[in-house]
Amino acid sequence: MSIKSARTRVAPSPTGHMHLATARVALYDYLLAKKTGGQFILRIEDTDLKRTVPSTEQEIMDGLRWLGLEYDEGPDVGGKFGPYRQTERREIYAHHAKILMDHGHAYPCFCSRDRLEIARQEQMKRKENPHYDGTCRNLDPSEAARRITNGEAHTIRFKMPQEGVTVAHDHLRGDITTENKQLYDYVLMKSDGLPTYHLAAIVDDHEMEITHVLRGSEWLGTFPLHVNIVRAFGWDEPLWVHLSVFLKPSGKGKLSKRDTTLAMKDGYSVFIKDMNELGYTSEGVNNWIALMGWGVSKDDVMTVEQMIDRFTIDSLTPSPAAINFQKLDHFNATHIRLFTTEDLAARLKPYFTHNGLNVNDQVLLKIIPLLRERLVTLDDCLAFGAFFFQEDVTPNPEDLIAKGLDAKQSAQIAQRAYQIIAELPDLSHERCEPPLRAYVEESGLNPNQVFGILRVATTGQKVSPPLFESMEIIGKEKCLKRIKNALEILEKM
RNA sequence: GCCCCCAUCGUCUAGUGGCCCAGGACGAAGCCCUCUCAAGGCUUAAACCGGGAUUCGAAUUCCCGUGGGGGCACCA
Repeated sequence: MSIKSARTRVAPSPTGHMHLATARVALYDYLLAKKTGGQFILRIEDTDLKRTVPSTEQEIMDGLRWLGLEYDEGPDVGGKFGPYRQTERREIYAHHAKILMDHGHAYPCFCSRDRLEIARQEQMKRKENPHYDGTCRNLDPSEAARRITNGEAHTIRFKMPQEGVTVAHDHLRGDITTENKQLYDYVLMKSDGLPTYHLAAIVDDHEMEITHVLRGSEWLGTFPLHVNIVRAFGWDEPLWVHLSVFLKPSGKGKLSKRDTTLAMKDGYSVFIKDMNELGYTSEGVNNWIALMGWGVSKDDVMTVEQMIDRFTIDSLTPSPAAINFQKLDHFNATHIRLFTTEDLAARLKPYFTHNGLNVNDQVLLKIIPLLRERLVTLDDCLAFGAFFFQEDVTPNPEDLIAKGLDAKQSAQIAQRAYQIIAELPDLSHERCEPPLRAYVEESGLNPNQVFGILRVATTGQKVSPPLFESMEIIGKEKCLKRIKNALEILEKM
């Protein structure tokens, strides 16, 4: 099947932290663009001056790059369809609003916010849908022009058809038919001279030659409006794809601020900026969000490159999806196991150094095979391997006592193990395991007791990577020192 | 209240009229492996929302319910 190249865009408004839903739209946009040899564009929809949080634009760009979704055009990379920030495109919107007015598809409205509010309340009292009542729709054009030249504050509204139906086509849902009387004359240009989403997005998508509009299903309500605006201009429509929303993990309701703080308490987040710090990889996150709203029948562990190969908008699903953090853990852990030793070492190093550990690169490379299949998140490396980079460990005295034994007996075991290890020419795991196992045999103890004491003594923790391999990397001298230290602790008990 | 959308295991999903007593993945349970923790292997439980209609035949088409979600701003 041959597909003509797609131009897609992700168009977030910089009003808050970049979250999962934005990332998913961006991913699908990116996949579609790359698959078809087209372009993926970042456009900043910053027309709401009151809600704009300046720092979030950078956060969005950083987030997309962290995910590996490099955009071909955007505010900081340019492109021939720029500018890519809507506040820098005012004349374009003003020009298009005028075209609409000249053709009778839009009109200036002088209604005050107060008047509108009162009208709305009366409508609600009468149990009617709160709609603009159309006061200015049929104003005499010359009077309207006079009031504008007088500098009277006004908005520009779209003249919606008042009868009949609008049929809008969504690629996943088919034709969506809406009675026009359900809609009303929406504001296109605000009194501050900036456009609303309805005008800005439609104009930009056309001007930027966007072929596929992927967006959240929260836009389904105004979808017929958008289609009417496109048709008023006489333009071709893009292919519309309304994605499902993300639901809370419980499946009850859409993800809210409250769920966000709840997630953080459990070590999870819905914000892209937090993912790295929490130890999640872009591979894990991409894989996770990709499959909420996109179904593959098998082999669901994929890199973005592999997704490009398999992605089609036809296989997107329209139903809402509850997010499931356990699945994020699974994908993250699976991708970690797929990384090469060198790659994983490079990714793990910052987590060690940011915790004040002095990382020896040779040692780091050696511990990777030991850590790899134990990590769910990258920062788990601290829990499993910090002791490799510490001079001393401080075991919990209680933990040094083996199950079923007392402190004295445990000390004897540690003492004997010390001797065995001290007599070895080196501490390779091949060399140290047999004599220690032989000792377990002849002593009548079970392996857990002996190796448990050694584990706690040499690593300082009850759970660690495999003991003999770990001891080899720690080194004979340091191991002996640590066992001696454990011995002293035991003797004092 | 009104409008729109959605509906397969707990969750994400495959399934486009017979290949389905419904497949995969996460999670759960059990067993194996085992120096801890993992990883890995094997196994088990677990779903077509309800009712009509079309058809020789429906998870798949249509209608009606029900449930869930979204929207109803000079916000996006």
